[in-house]
Amino acid sequence: MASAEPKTTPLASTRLRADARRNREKLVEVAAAAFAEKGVETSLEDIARQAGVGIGTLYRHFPSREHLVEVVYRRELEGLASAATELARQHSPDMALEEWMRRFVGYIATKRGMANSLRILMTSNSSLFSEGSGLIRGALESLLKTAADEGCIRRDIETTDLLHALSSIYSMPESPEWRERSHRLIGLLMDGLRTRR
Amino acid sequence: MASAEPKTTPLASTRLRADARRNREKLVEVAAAAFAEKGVETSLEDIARQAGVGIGTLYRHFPSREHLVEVVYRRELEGLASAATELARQHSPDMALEEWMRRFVGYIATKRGMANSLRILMTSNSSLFSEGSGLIRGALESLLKTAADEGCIRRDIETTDLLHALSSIYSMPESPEWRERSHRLIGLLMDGLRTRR
DNA sequence: CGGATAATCGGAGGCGCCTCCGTTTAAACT
DNA sequence: AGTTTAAACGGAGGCGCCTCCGATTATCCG
Repeated sequence: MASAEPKTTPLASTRLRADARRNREKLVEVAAAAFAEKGVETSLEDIARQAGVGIGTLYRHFPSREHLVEVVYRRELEGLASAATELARQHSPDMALEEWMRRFVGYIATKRGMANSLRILMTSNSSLFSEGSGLIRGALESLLKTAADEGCIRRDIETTDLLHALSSIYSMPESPEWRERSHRLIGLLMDGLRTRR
Repeated sequence: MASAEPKTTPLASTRLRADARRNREKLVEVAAAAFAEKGVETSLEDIARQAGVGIGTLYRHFPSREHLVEVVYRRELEGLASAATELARQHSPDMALEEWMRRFVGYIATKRGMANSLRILMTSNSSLFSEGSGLIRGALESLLKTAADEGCIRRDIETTDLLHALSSIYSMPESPEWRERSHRLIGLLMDGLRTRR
């Protein structure tokens, strides 16, 4: 059973041929843009065309629309998570936290009103941000910790609770003032978080 | 605003041309069979063909797949409801109740594993059987009342509770013994319901 | 019973989905 | 560099979705 692995395997996922990897990446990139602009129901053939590959190639890499959606979604989520460390480097801890929450909300906003594919994904795969060691949870936790260590914010805040408060935005009714509201919510949360002085 | 209704309107829905009505009915009939056999994702063009009408006709009557599914679903539900009075006429009250529950379970069984269309329908439109004066609730209630009046079963049972107990079958894991299990559940419920003597 | 007319039909057409398989090409080996 | 081979490509093809509009026909009215 222990078949000899090909030698020098830096990463299992690197076992793609160079052209295959290029195509895959291009597809994800194009798909991200297309989904953002036209929603997840947009034509996959269009995406393939824009990426300069055949439709067959798209389907080989992503056997179903949902697969592609998930990859795009996950990629954006990873971007959001890594933005945390970036922001922490450039801003004061509380500002970093606030800005990051803003982005989080912005991210969720683009996912609102998306059709089945995503709704299913977000509930079935919610581990990605609400559970255990999820990426998003981790990012938020580290921002909170830093800010607390510096004395900018209270120490008695559960990451999970804050995350829930933010997630509630997802179920806010669609409306023109949506953005405004969500920013107010963040302001409110920040006020509550900051240490009195 | 008060436009003159055309005279002699027995029922608003009878305002269809004769051929239109025939086609509509045939479509529903064929669709019911097709959905039962191949699931709700079956080809609508096939359904139209089997009903002997053009695809255009199908779409005129049912603007989307979901519409058609809903009509079929509702029709079956109505059949189930009316079966209650029928059974009550032919059997002793407790037997009628038991047999009806069996059918209810059988009905739900065919809806298991059906795709989105229906899942959405059942949650969004759950009024059809779990709420207020729903058809199904009504049917069950009348069966219960008759049986209780005749002294076959206890009197202190809430229709809603029994309905919930039955509905729980919907979330039972898929398995070969499914039918067996559900029948055992019904037996159990009936035993609990019957008056001791 | 025609004739008028508005409701209804039906299928062609354009598009997207997804599969299948002959062709191309990166990469491993000599 | 040349050969081999398995990975990857890509688009034709078959099917289903849904729309649109000219042809059909039930129904109304004189």
